[in-house]
Amino acid sequence: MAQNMAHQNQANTSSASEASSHRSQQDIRAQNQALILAAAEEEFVLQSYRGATMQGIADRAGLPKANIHYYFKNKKNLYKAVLHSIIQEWNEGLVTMTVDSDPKTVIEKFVRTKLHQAFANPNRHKLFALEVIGGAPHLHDFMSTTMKEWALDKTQVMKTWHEQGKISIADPLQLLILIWATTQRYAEFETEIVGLMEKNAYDKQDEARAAEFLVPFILRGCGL
Amino acid sequence: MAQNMAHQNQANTSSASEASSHRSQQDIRAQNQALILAAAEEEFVLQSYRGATMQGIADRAGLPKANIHYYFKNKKNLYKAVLHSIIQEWNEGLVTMTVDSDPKTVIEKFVRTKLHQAFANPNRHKLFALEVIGGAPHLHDFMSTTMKEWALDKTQVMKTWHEQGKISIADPLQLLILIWATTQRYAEFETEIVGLMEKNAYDKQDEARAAEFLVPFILRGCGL
DNA sequence: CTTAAACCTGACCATTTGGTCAACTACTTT
DNA sequence: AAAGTAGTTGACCAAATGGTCAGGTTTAAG
Repeated sequence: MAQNMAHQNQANTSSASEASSHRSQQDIRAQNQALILAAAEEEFVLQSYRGATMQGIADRAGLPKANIHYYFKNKKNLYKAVLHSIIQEWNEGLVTMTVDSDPKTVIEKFVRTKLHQAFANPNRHKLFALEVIGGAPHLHDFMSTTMKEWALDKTQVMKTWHEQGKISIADPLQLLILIWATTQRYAEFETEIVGLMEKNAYDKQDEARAAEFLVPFILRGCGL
Repeated sequence: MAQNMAHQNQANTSSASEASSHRSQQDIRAQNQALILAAAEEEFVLQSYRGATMQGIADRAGLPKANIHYYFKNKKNLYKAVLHSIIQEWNEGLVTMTVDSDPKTVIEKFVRTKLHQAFANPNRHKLFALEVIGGAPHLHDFMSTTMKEWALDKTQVMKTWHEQGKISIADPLQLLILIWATTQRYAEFETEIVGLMEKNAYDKQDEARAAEFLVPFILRGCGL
């Protein structure tokens, strides 16, 4: 594939690399790590952890295999790094939800945000799903701390909403599961859904079409 | 693990094996194949295709590795056999749905059936999901024929319902996706959901709890 | 009882693959 | 410009793993 022109990806993060023929070492690190992480993410999704090979990742990144090991001690390490970047994204863009929020507004926003993430980055969702399906051996920490706390907080809020008669959902965890399931599905089962739509890939309108269906459906389901 | 007492599984399919110390060859074939398929299913789910090893499957089945190869030519062959048995189950227990059916009844039945399958056989759903997420390389045939035809038929029916004003869903494929997503989710994301519920495994009531939430929610979403 | 067919399995092999390393080049610092 | 640090890479290795096979045992048929 693309051999050695692969370096000119990623916008430079740190010092501006002039148009001269050499790059600062900070740039080199940042760029190569990003390059490898992207390649690894794709390879891990396509082949799953054990199926992905360091050689395959190296080829995809346009770097020699030994160079991958220079930046990431070993395969597991690289895999964890990829997962870490996924979790990072997960933590961002989380809708704030308090007892005083308007349920309808918040839920709609939440669904749209999740849906947008799913369409914007299907691979990350696929990888996350692969992990969970396989028993989440590398995500136990995250799931039993960050995610659980987040879920507990949100279900607590929704429970209060229910007591205040603002929402007809008595079991908020189930609702959370449903929203995750319905939004992330478009990423995880991309292959199936695209196939059923008789296409080769999603087009620009598919996210909107999904939102158009999902948002009113879920609000109706919640009695809003 | 269980070494050589593993043979006494599966009810005998063909000729009644008497209580004598030897089994008929038909029994041997049927029993061992079932044993291997079950072991393989578990191993493939836990480790995914590439991660699963023939040795691991053999150990799980309590048979020497060479014996696995005696019954299944190779790994891919065994994997396909497992997938085949999954598809088989998929084809069974499909709710009939015609233009004259009552939408509310049919949809409720459909959701409950899918949900029950999910709780009854999570591993099969996980394996199916792993395949689809990985691009469904071994399921293209099934998905582009059987499944697509089934989906087309059902969406057609629902479209007619909509034209007759029986249902407020204009885009039936989206509904199908939602129902699959919400029901299968309990199987695929067992680890996550069980974790959020602060348990180690589902208990008997969890399926009912999910149904209690899902059925009314979806019917409400459909305007029924 | 003899022959044939099906089943069983330890030992073996070729390939794949994660990981190492020493020599080399390119930046950076003083 | 010299010395030090960071990045690069081909060649190599040990372990894991899918698959084979010859010789054995058990069940079935004649």
